[in-house]
Amino acid sequence: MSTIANARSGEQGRSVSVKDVASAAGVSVGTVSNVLNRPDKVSPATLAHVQQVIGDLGFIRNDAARQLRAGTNRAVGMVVLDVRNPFFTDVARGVELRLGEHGRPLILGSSGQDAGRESTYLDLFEEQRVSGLLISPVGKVLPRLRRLRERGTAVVVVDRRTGSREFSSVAVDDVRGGRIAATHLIEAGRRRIAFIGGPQGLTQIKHRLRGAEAVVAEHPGTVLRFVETGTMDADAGRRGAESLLALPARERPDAIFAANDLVALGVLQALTLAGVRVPDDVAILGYDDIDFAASAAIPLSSVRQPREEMGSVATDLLLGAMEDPAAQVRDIVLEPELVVRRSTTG
Amino acid sequence: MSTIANARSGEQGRSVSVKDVASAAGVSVGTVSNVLNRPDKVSPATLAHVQQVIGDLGFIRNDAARQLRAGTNRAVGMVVLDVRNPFFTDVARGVELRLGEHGRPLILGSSGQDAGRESTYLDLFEEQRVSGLLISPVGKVLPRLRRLRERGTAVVVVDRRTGSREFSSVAVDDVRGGRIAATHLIEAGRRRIAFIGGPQGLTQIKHRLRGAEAVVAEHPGTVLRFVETGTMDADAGRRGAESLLALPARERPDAIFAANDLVALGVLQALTLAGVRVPDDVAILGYDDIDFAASAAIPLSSVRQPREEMGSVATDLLLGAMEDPAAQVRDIVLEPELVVRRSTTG
DNA sequence: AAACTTTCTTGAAACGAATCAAATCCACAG
DNA sequence: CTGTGGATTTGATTCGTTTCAAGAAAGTTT
Repeated sequence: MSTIANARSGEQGRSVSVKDVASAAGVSVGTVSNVLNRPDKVSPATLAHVQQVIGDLGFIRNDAARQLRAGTNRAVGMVVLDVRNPFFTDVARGVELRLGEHGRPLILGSSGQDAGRESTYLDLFEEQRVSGLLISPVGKVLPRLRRLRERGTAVVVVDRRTGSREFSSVAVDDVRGGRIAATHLIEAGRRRIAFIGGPQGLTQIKHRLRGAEAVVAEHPGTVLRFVETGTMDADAGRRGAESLLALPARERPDAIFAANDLVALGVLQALTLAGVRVPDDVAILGYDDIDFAASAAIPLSSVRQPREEMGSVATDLLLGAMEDPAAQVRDIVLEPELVVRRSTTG
Repeated sequence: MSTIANARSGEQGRSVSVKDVASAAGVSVGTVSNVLNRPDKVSPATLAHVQQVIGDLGFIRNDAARQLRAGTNRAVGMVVLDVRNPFFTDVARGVELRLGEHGRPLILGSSGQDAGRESTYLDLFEEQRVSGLLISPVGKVLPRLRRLRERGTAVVVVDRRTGSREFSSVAVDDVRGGRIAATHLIEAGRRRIAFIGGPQGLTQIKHRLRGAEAVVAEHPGTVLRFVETGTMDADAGRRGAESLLALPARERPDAIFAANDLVALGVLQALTLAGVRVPDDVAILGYDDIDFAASAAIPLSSVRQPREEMGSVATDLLLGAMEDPAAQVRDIVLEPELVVRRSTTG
């Protein structure tokens, strides 16, 4: 009877443990553990035999137990602002690839700009005792980040600066990006530039705008108008463009610098539907250079942020901090780069 | 001396455990556990007091230990084909929202169509003993799914059918989608339709094509041409469109049905750059109805797949199977829906 | 006030793998 | 044949929770 039960493979039996492997292989649990974690300490014969048994029994290490005893979760947590924006999935991809090289999984969460959801993810990561955390903060999370660090979790801030000098960070020079954008448009012969994006409260927006303003100030005869929007999606771009189309012809801009590519796509749509020619009548310049920018009906010029690189650099900082908690705090600033396509070159 | 050390908050001390909470609160560990897991079994006074202490000490439950003892990870794992395709992030979003209602976290992995990466994620999920798994399979994973199920992990297949009747699944009726697409184009007065997408090996492609072919067969005077591509991204669309542009004028299609919206965007770009008017000269119809379809320069008509709904329905099936492992296997087929925009209506 | 209930609280026993000091094995020199 | 040192292997102990039978306390009924 019991033989039959054991033979039935549909059974939902207790899963195989190191102990089972050990007795089946005729060795001690310590040896099985060594086979798993330091194969070089085990004689070749034993190693092969135990691995064989592990395969036969279909043993899979219980990570919860490993983690409890070892005191550390190999996983790294990441909270991004919005997984629906390709910018962030690209950064996350950079992170995941680099972590993969170190055999570490990534647990990705999206806050959707919501402080509550952000907090929920932080709870999760704390309970999971992740070994590292990458975050683009939304709410006031500094105290929590400090607590995480006290508990031994390395923390790196991505695509932002915390202001305090407590955590390493990786960001792109937005003032520079703003300068690059304005310079390009002016060199392409444009004089009346509109910047569409917002909210102005975001550091990124402020900086990009400041950079663009500085350049415009250096070029007499050029003007910059700021059209603030509440969000940074295609809809915002559409609305922003429509508000510009409503202006008297003489005041209309001949170039639009969008806060990001999503906004730029919205702008492109609104202009196209209104019969405005791009780039002939109005040039459009995006920001980020997500894949969709290159795939737009009129390929979008864009200020490229090195997205995957941000991810991999942030990961390197994190891995460094994980190895040596006393490692120096570093703020790495990457350079944006202009990618010229059809939308700005008549 | 030791007092000073304790007072130093920069210390990276061993973290607070239930035992610490218990002794600080003057109760037993059992009570602390009850406060955490069945607050209703604890007297209000004790409850309040213990919660206070938990807050003061900054206690955070160690999930690895919880999991080890309880034998179950609350998390659900999901492997999608490609996080960079908004279709999948939308499905994942539906999953995450529904899981959130049950206080369960989602661990999301992207296989990128690569059987190796898919397998790595399955390893991870097995080690983590996730309680449920949602997957759009790439490689030959049936044996592994069976094993996972034997171990007590519920499994639901998303956006595919396994063929075998072993696992519940959620998919959209692709033959129907193909019919809807062709019908719409023909009713809009188009006669020469091209279907761009591939590879043909994918069931989805086969079905959409079959549906479209059936409709064309029912309408004398209409023809369908299949342009196979290796991938399903914008680049494939671009190339497919270019190959059609190379045809002699009389053979050119007056409508293009793209296998998905990414492909459709690529088609739109190629046609726009070639000076072909959309929809006047050629209509374009996409599939999926991702947000970018609505945001294209010429808003794309598309066969909408209920993405978030797929996610939530799949999650419901999964939660059901988790509660009752013997629950009946169900294949749920959702209906696609036509969304008409500018790209198909002259 | 005794005899029951019902409500709370207790604390020892898991869960499964990693660790590490101690035991055993083995090859080889003396 | 003994002794030595390095290479392997052993197995009891530990990690932090949850669980649950049993005990204590408080309340109710007779």
